[in-house]
Amino acid sequence: MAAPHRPVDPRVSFPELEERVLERWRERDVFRRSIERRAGAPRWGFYEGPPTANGPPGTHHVLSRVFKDVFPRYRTMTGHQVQRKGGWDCHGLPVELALEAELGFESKDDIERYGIAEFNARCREKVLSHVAEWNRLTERIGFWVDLDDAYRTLDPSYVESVWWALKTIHERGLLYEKLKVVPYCPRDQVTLSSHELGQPGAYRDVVDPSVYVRLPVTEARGPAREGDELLVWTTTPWTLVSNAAVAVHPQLTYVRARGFEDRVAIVAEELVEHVLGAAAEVLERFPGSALVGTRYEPPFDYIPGDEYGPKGHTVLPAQFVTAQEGTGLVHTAIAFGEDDFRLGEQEGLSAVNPVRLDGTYDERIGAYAGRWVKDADADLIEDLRSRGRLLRAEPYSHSYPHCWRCGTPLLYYAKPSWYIATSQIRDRLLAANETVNWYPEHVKHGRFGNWLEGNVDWALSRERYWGTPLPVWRCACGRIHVIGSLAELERLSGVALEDPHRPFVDEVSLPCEGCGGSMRRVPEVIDVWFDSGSMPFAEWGAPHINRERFEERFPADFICEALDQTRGWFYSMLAVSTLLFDRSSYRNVVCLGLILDEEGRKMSKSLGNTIEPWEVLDRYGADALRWYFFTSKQPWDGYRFSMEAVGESLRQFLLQLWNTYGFYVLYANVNGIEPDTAADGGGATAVPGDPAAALDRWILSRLAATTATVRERLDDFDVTVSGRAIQAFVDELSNWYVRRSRRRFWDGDRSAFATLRTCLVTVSELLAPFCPFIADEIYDNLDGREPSVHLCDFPAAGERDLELEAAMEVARETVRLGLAARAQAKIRIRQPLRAAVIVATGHERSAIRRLADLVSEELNVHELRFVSAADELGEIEVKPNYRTLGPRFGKQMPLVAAAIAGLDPAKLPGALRDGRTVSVSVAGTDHCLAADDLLVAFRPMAGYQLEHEGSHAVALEVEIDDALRAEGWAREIVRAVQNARQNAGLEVSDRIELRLGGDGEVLAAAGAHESYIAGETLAVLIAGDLAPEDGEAVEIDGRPLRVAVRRSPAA
RNA sequence: GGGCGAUUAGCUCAGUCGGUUAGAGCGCUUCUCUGAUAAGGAAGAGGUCCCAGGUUCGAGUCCUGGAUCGCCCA
Repeated sequence: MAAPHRPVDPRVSFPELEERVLERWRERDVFRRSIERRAGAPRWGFYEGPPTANGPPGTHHVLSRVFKDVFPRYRTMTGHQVQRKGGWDCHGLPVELALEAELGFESKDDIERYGIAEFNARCREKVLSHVAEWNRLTERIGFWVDLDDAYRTLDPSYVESVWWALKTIHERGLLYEKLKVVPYCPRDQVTLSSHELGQPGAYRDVVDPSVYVRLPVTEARGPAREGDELLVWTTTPWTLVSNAAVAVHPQLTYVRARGFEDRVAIVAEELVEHVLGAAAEVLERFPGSALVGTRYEPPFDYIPGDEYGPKGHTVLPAQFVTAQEGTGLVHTAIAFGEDDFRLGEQEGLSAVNPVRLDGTYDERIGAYAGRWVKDADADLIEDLRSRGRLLRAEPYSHSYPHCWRCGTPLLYYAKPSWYIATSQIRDRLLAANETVNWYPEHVKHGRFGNWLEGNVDWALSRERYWGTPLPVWRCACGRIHVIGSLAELERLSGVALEDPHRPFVDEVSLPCEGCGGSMRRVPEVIDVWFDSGSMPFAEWGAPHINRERFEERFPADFICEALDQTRGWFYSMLAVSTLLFDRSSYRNVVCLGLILDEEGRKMSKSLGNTIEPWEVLDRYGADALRWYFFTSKQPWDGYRFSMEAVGESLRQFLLQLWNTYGFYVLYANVNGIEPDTAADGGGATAVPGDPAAALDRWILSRLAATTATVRERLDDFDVTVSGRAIQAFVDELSNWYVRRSRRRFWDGDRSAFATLRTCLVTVSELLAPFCPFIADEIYDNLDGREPSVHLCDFPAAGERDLELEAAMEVARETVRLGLAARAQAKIRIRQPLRAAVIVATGHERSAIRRLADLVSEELNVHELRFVSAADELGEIEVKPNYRTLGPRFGKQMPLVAAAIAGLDPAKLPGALRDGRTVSVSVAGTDHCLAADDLLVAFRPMAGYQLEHEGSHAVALEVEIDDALRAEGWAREIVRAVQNARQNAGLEVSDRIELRLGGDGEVLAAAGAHESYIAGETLAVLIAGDLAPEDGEAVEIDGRPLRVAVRRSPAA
C-alpha cells in the first residue's frame, strides 16, 4: 500500500522546497490558469508602478513586489479576475547620466558631438540591461505578474498614448510655455522637476556667504533722503550683479536709523537691532509703502537700470517680504528667484539674465564674464567691500538644493519651459483624492492632501535626449500644433516614423496652416513622471488601440509603492487621470516605508550595510522574507531589516507550521489514513470533528474565528493583523490541539486526523496569498484536488462556538496555574498526583468541569476537586468594574469604590450567579449593581502555597503514596524506553522486545504497570531478566535501571 | 523654517471607546517536558510607556508645549 502522503522532511530546506514548487507552477501553468479560471468574474484591477531595469533589484524592491503580490492573490481566491500586467519605466535622466558617466562625458555638448541617435540607442540598451535579473528575482519571490506582456514606456504605442494625453491636455488649454524661474542644473543643463528636488541628497546643508549690502538712495523721496542707505540681505551674492529692484512690504514698519559710521540706514523696524546693533538710533518710522518708488544706486553697474524698464533700481511693494530675517528689504533679481520673477511680471520689469546656460556670466559682466557664478561670490564681496558698499558678510549655514544626480548646486533661473496648468484643476485633484482609500489613512489629508492643496503647475519639459519627445510643433509665425499620434504625424508631414524618439522625430516638419511656413518640433522631451502617470491607458496603447481593455480595467482597485512616491507616482497617476478623465486612476493605495538596517540607518551602498535579496532568499527562502515583511510591523512604519529578523520569522512561524504538518503526515502514513475527500467535498458543512471531542470543536471554532479575521483584515488591506491571526492560530493548533491530541493520533482516531487535516488545509488556503510556496506544498500533499492551492477559493468562515472557546480559555488558565503549582512544589510532571484542588466561581467552575479530562490529563492528576471560596484556601474579593461604573457615576467613582469595598464578599458570587443584583449606598442614594459591574478576584489566605490569577486558583494534593509512586516510575520507565528506541534508530511503528534489569522495586513497578508500558512503547515482550552487563543504564527516581530494546521479528 | 509620522522591557513589536496590576515574542538565568518540533511548559530578572504641563473621578491612550529620530517639502 502506498503511503497516503509524501513523507515530510523535518529538516527541509525551504529555498530548495520553493524551487520545486516553482517548477510545479511552471509545469502546471498555475498563474495563467488562476486568471483564466476567473474569466467572466468581476475584475479587480491592479496597476504595476513600473520600476526601471537599468540597475539590479534590491531588497526594497522585494518589499514592494511582495505587497503588490499578496492582495491580487487574495482577490483571485475570493473570486475575482485579477490581471497583472508588468511594466518597465524606460526613459529619463538617470539612464542618460549613467551612460554619460560610462562614456566619460562632461556636458551636453559631448552628447551632441557623439550623436543623439547613437546616444539614445545606447540608452535603449542600457535601460533594459537588467531585465533578466529582475525577471528571475520576480519569479523567485513568487510575485505573480505578467512579464511576458509587460509594457515598456519606450514602445511607440506607449509614446503615442502619452502624445494623445498631451494633445488632449493642450486642447483643454492647459498646456503652455512660459518663462519661469526653475531650479536648474548648469552642469547637466537641465531643469529639475519638483519630484527631482525631492530625491535623496538633493537638499544638502551647506555654508553660503550671507551679505548685508548698502544701496545709497540717489534722490530724496518720501522719508528717504539722498545718501540714506537701503540695506538688503542675500545669500546669493552672485545675483547682485543683476539686481533690478528692492522689495518692501507696504504694511510693514520701516525706520531710518543712524548706525555704524554715522551712516543712516533704512531697515524694517523689527530688525534694527539685528542688523545695526543695539546702539543704533532710530530717527524716523514709516510704512513700507512710503518707500515705494525710491531710486537707489545698484550694487554693481554692469546693467543699467533702464534695461529692466522704468521701475529698474527702485523700491517696489511686495507681499512676500517678511521681517523674519535679513533686513526687511529684499534684493530682487528678476531672473533668479520665483518671487522676484513674479514681482517683475507685476511691475513690468524685464527678466534680464546675464548668466549663460552653463552657469557662467556672459560678456555683460565685464571682468567676471566666463566665470562660474558661485565661484565669483568671494570676489564680488571683496569688490563691494572695497567700494564701501558692504555692511557685513558672514557665513550662513542652510539647506540648499543640489542636482540629485551630479551634486552641482542648483541655480534658480528663468527659463522658458512647458507647463501643465494643474493648479487650475486643483479642486478636481482634491475631489479625486477624496475617492481614494489611503493606507495609512493619514497620508490622504496629511502629506498627500497638503501637497495637492499647494499644487503648482507641472513643469513638464526637459532639455534632454532620452525621453518621450514633447509633441509640440511650432512655426516661426508663432503657431503651434500638438500631435496626438504617429498616424496624425504621417498625415500632416508625409513621414511615417517607426521610432518616435529623438533625433528622428526632430527631423519631421509640418506645413503651417497659418502662414504656410514650416513647423519644427520644439527640442524638449518630457518629465518621465508623466510617462509613468500615463500607464493606465498607455500600457495598452489606448485610445488608439485596445481602448476597451483600458476602459474595462480603469480605475485600478489597488496600487502600491513606497511612501516616497506620494509626490512621485501617486501624484502623477492622480494628476494625469484627473486631467484627462476627471477622476482618480486608483481606488486603494498602500504606502510602504523605508528599509533601514538593524541600527535604524538607511541602507545604502556607501554605508556598506545593504543586504542583497539573493542572500536572504538563498538562506531562508522567499516565504520567510515575505512573512517578515507582512507581519513584523505595519508596512508604512518602515523596517529595521536584518538577516536575523528574517530567520526569526522562519523559526517562529514557518517551522512550527511545517512541524505540525509533518506530524500529521507521519501519523497519517503510519495509520494509513486516507484523506476523507468525499466528506470534505461538501465544503465547510462537513464537520470532521467527533461531536464528543471538545478539542476538535474548539480548534474548528478557532479556525472559523481566524478565517473571519483574516478575510476582514485583508478586505481592509491589512496584512499585518491578518497574518498575525494566522500565526496565532498555528500556535494554538500546534501547542494545544496537537499537544493534547497526540494520543488520539497514535491510536489512529479518524476524527482527530480529519480535524487536523481540515485545519492544515484551511491554513494553507489562508496562507496562500502570504507564503505561496509552503502553502502550496502543504495543500498539494494533504489535499491536491486542485493542481495548486492558488486555484482554490479562499476559505469561508464556519460557525463558532463562543462558549466553548471561553471555556477552553479557562481550562488552559487552570492548567497554567496547576503547572505553576507543580513547579512550586518541585514535583515533576510525570509523577501522578491524587488531585488538583481548584477554586473557581460559577461559570468558570462549569467550564473546567466540562473540560475536566483535558485538565487532569495535562496536570497528571487523578481527580479534580472544586472548593468554594469560603473554604480554607482563601477568599473572594470584589472590585468595581470601572469600565461600566465610571461612565455611570463619574465623579462619585471613589465613593462607589468605597461602598463596594464594604460589601461582604462571601455572599456575592452566589447572588450574582443567580442573576440577582447587589445594592450599594452611594452618597445617601441606593444603586443596584449587576454582575457586570463587579470584578471578582481570588485572594489566597496567608500561609498557603498555591497559584492564583483573577477569580480562580489551583492547589495540588502533594502526598505521594506507594501506588502513585509506582505509577510515576512506570512513566519514567516509558520515557527511558522511548529514548532507547530512538537511540536504536527504530521507526515509531516498530514493535519491540523489551528487557529490563536493575532495582527490584522499580522492576516491581514495571511489572505492576506492564500493559501500560507495553502499550506505550509497542513492546510485544517485556522481560525482567536483563543481564547486569547488558542494556543502557538509566536512573529512575535515583534507582538504577537497565533497558534493552530490540526490534521484534513478529510483525 | 513648514507638513506628516514615530518614540512602550536589552532587542523586535502589540496595546480596542480613556477604566485603575501595561503585554507578547526573542535574548538571559533556573527548572521542566519530549512517541512531531530547529520546539513546548513553568518560574525569575528586565518599564521614568521620550520630557513637562493640562483635561478627567481615572491618561501609555485625549489636549498644549518641548526633545529626539525618520520621511516629505522649502
